[in-house]
Amino acid sequence: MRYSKFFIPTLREVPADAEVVSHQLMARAGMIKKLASGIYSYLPLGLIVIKKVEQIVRECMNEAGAIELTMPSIQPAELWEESGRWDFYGKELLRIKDRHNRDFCYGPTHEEVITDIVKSYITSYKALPINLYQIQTKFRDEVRPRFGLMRGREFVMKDAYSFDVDDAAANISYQKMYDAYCKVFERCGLKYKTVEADSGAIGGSFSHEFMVLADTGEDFVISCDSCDYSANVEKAPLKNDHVAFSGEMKAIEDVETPNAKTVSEVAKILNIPEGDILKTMVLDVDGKLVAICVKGTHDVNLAKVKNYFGASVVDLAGAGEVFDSMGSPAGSCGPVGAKIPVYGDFAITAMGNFSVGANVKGVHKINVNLGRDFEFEDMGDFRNAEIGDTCTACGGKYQITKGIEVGHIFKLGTKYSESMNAMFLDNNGKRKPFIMGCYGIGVTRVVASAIEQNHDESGIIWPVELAPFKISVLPLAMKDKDVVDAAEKIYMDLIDKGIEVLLDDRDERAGVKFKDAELTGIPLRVVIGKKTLAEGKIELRARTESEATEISFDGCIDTIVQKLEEIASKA
RNA sequence: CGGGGUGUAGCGCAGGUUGGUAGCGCACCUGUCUUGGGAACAGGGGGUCGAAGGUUCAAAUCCUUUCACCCCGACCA
Repeated sequence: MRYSKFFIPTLREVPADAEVVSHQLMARAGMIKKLASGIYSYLPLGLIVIKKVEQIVRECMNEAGAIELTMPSIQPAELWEESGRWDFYGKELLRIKDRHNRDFCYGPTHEEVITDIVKSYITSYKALPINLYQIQTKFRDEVRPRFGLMRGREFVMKDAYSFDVDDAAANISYQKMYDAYCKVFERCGLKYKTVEADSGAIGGSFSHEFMVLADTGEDFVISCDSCDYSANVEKAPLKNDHVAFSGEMKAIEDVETPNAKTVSEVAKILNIPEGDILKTMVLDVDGKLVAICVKGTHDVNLAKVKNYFGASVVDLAGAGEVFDSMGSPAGSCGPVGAKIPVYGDFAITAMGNFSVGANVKGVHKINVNLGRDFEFEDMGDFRNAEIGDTCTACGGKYQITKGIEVGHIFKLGTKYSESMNAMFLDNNGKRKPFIMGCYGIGVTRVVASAIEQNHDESGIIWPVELAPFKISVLPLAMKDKDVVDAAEKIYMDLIDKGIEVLLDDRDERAGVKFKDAELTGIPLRVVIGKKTLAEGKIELRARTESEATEISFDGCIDTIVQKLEEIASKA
C-alpha cells in the first residue's frame, strides 16, 4: 500500500475523551473514530487489524470443526419470549419496533436464533455433533460504555454454538473450543490466562473465561501462588479453615451510632477496626428475603449466594423491604433477633466480641458473640476471595491480578433446548433435548487488549500476526530520484514476496514519517536516506529496537525478510 | 439511575466572574526556503460559541429549559 493513496488520519494530540492507552492510541493511529458513546467507526487501518483477528479466529474455528454462518443482527421478540429472556435480559437489550409496531431487538447474543435454526433442521442424533459459529456485530446497551473498544456498546464478536447428544459428547465439544481458544490467543501474541468463571446471565453448568492480563482490565483474576489454579473472583472458592474464637466473651451492650451507614463509619464512631464489625446484607433470593453476614472487611459474593441457594435471581433487597423485614434501615441491620433467616460466612467463626447492627435505627450492639447471642441458619462460603486467602486446591495463597475478558466459553446444557423445545431422536428413537454449549470471543476487544499489552511512549507495537502492515518503507527524500527508485524497488520486491508493506511516499519530513510509523506500530521499518544510500546502504529497525542496523542495499530483500521472520519468531 | 465535569474552527484549548465586532497552538491553503526525528518565515481560508427560549440597545458571557459527551459511583448496609 502507498501511504499517499491510503487513509490513515493520525492525530498528534490525544483526544480529550480517551482514557486508556488502547483507546488513545487507536484514535491517534487513525484506527477508529467515535460516532456516539460506545459506538465507533472502524477506519481503514483499524479494519485491517480487526480482519486479521477475525481471520485467525476463523481458521482456528474451522480447524476445530466448527462451521461458519451468519445470523440476522435484528431479532424478533417472540424468540426471546420463547426462551424467557425478553423480560429477563434487562436494559442491555436494545429493543426496537418496526413500522407495524412489532417488537424486535438488536441481538446481543444469538442462542435463541441458533436454537431455532438447529431445531428446524436437525431431528436425528446422526447429524450430531454440530458446532455453528458466526463473526458479527453485536449490540449491548451497556450501563456505562467506556475505554473505547474495550467496553463499547457495538462490537464485533465471534459466537459459536455446539449441539450434542449427551453430556459426555458436549464435554468433548467444550474441550475442543477450549483448545481452539488457546490457539487463537497464542496466535494473536497475547499473554492470557484461562480462569474458571461463573456462568452469569447466559446460564449453564460451567464456564471458563480467557483473560488478557493488563492493569486496565475491569475483571479481577484470582490465581494461586503455588499451583496453577485460577478463577474469576466471583468463582474462586474459599476454605473453611478458621479456628473458632475461644477468648473471653464480654457483656453485650447497645451503643448509639447515629447516621452511620457503612462499616467504615461505624468503625470510626466505635473506634474499632472494621474487621471487628459484622456486616449484614438483606438479599432477595428468588423473591424470598434472607440476610447474609460477612466480616466487615469482606464483600458478599452474590454469585456464591445464588449457587448456595440454587436460586435463579439474587439481588439486594430494596430499602423498603429491608426496613419491613429488619425494623431498621440497612446501615443498622444485624443478626440478633432478626425475623428472617440469617446465614453467615465461614470467616465469622474466628470473630469474637464483634459489633452488629441492633435492628434499631442508629444503634449497634457491641461484644456480640456467635452461639451465645444468636445462631446462623447455616454457614457457608459467601464472600469474595482476597489476596492471601488459602487456595482450596493446594493450600497455597491466592493472588489477584487484573484482566480483560476476551473470551468466554459456557457449557449450557439444556437451558435453551428445553425452553425452546429443541429436540432430536436418539438411537433408541427417544426424544431428547440437545446438550448445548456457547463460545464467545470479543474480536474488537482482542484488538484493544493487544494494544494494552503491547505499546510504548511512541505508540503501538503490534504482534506480527496482528500488524496491519508488516513493514514500512520510508524514503526520506521524495525529491531525490535515487532514494525514490530504491524505495520503489524494495516496495515492489516485498510485495512480490507476498508481504504487506506500507510505502510512505508522502512528501513529508523524516520526523513525520518516523513518528507515524512508530505510532501505527508497524513491526519492521526500512529507511532509505540520501547519505546512506550513496554509500550503498539502507537501514533496518524493528519497532521494539532502539538502534537501527545498516545493511547493504544490494540483496537487501533477503536480509529484510529474514529480519521479519526473526521478529515474528520472537513473539 | 445518583454525583461531578465539559460543550467555542478538523484536533487541543483560552475568553465567560466585569455583557460591547470571537482568539491561541496544531492541522489546512499559497509562496519562499528547507529536507535523518512532528522545520522556519510571510500571507491566507475556515465559527449559527451544543440546541431552544428569555433578560438587554447589545449575550459565547446573565437566567431558564434541553441535548450530547466524559469521569466517579451505581447494590457492600
